[in-house]
Amino acid sequence: MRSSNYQHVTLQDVARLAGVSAKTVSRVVNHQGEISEDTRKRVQSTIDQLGYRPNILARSLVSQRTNSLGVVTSGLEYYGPSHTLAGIEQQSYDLGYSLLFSLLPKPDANNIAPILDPFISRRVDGIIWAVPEIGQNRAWIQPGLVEKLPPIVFLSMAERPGLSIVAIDNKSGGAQATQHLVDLGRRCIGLITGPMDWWEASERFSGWKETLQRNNLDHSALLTVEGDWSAAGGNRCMRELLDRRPDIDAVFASNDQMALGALGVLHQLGRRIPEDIAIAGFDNIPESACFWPPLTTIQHQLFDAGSRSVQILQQLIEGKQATRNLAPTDPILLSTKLIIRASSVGFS
Amino acid sequence: MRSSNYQHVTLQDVARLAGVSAKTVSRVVNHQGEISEDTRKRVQSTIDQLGYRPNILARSLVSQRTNSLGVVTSGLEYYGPSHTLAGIEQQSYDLGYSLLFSLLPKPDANNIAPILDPFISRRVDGIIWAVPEIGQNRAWIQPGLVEKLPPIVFLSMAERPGLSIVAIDNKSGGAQATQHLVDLGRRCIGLITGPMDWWEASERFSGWKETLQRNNLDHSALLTVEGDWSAAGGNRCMRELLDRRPDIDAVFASNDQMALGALGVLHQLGRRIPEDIAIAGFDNIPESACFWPPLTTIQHQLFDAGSRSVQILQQLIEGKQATRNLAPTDPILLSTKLIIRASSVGFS
DNA sequence: TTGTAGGCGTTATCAA
DNA sequence: TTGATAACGCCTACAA
Repeated sequence: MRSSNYQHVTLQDVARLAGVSAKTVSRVVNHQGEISEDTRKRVQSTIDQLGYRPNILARSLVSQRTNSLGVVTSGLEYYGPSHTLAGIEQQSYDLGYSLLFSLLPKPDANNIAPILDPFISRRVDGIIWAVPEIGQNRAWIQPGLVEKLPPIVFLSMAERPGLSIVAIDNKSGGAQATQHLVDLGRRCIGLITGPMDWWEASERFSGWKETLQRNNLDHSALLTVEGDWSAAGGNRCMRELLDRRPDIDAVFASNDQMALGALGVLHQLGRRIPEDIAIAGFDNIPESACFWPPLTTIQHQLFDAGSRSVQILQQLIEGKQATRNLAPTDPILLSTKLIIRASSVGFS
Repeated sequence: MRSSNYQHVTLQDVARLAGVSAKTVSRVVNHQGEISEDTRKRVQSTIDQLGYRPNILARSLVSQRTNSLGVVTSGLEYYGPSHTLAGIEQQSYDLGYSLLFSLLPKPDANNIAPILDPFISRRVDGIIWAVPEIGQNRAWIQPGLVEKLPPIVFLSMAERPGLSIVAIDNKSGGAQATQHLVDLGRRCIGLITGPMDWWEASERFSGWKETLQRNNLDHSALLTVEGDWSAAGGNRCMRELLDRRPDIDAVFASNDQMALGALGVLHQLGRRIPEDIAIAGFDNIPESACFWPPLTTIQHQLFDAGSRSVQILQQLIEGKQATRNLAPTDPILLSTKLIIRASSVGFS
């Protein structure tokens, strides 16, 4: 039977063994003050010998700084959230922050007390709200409340005065995809949208609609079907569209998964892609390049959204430190990019 | 210009305002000791009024418990890690643990000091090592070292004495998929494997190989091509297999993404699936049901792996608390399940 | 160059 | 039923 004798070594332990005061050890650890090379070496070696690690809790108690950030997110199994998180983590690491997480099982949670309290109790220096905006799940943001919280940055939501926001320009992404289909000569362009109570879905919808309006093309409600982001949903929506408008000659799906589902239906029915129907997606998930046919889609900067949000949060934290005064930064909208593949232009 | 006057309220603040001692407030907060209903109410109301939140750092300093776990993981953008994490988070939440993260940019990191030190400095109660086993990235586990760490549980790695391990039974999953293809009468069954320095890939490979041996079928090296888990890699591997063995009549791909890539090649070459070639994958990602044709695959219990690991970690933590003595638990192997779809049996 | 006293916010112990 | 005191591990301010 193995046994663990995992014990924490304290500053005192080191001091005792090295025959100096605790403060001297502290100086060595933090590289501060003038210390004779002799004692410095002696202390350092007993630190190594004992495997001493400073207790950050105790340090934070004094410094009033934890160097930790709280991240609220949801649906990590999806492409968007996980890639955004990767950016958050990377930037946090570079800036020396540890991350504390709260993963919401349901992104529409509106009772935020149980979410934020653990962060506040753990005295995070700042908070990143990376939950997609859905329905009324921003209703908790009341005037006066945010000021009572640690510095906080919001991701993927509509512009709102007084808040620091980082988001993808979903609307212009939707417009890019749609305009591409228009440019190819398509005249009846359907939309498989995400759930319309998602801000991201409604923005992509707006991009589609406004582009068709601008081009004097049909954009009636008949051409829009609401999916649930899943491939299975895309499957269902594609059938529905074909049912409603047999003359449809292109479809913009609001994410690549739903586009995949649409492709499946078309194969099953023997339609040619893109000769009969052109397809475009959104996200540029790695698999989309290997769909059959490879999928035209919209790439966006999820990783950057994550890292930018940390940078901004740091500014807020530092600013607060300096002046006890903290003004939200201007909203940041990250641009998108059209990736053209065979599902819209065929093989050449 | 909005300004934040975010300040922390302390036990003392509450005590002063309520006209009691700090200890009394502490008693109210922790529901401990006998307190007159009268003062309890008075204290509680000033707590609410001031919005007091206990400082967990200070609490942990005396209790020697942080109720937090450190999670080391990698590749959250992939299906496996993100779903495992979901299970970890859920179970942690249920048991009252907060989560501290370390996301490795490269899963083959072998210098663990910079990874573990922040956890130890933050005094996590336990650690979950959820990085897949790759090459020598377990080399840091030296006898005697683990005993000097907080309680720790490892995910997805080979059995090793003295360690607490939770893993998916990848080998029997690979065997299930392969046997299914054999049962369908296939005689030349290729394998698109993941990178062979991944433990998970080599286990699935073993499942494939042993099944073919048992059935007296060809399992020569010619039938194995090494991919990189990606759809693009699956694409390349499928071409290679067709090149080497034109008579191939089935392929087991070690994950669904590579299976997707394989499907793309077959479509491009006009092969019929499954009449000419049957395909099976591994993971059962949601999209796989919407591949064309829908993909036969292996489902595994990633979420459960995550939640089990937290349960076990808790046992270790409690056990340690009780006896200062901590014995690793028996390894846990989670079973897999065959999901049969059209890519192997066609549409009936 | 080094050490001492005091305090960060909380809880345990012991007394009142 | 309540409160004073001492600790948890560290850092700042001030002395020596």
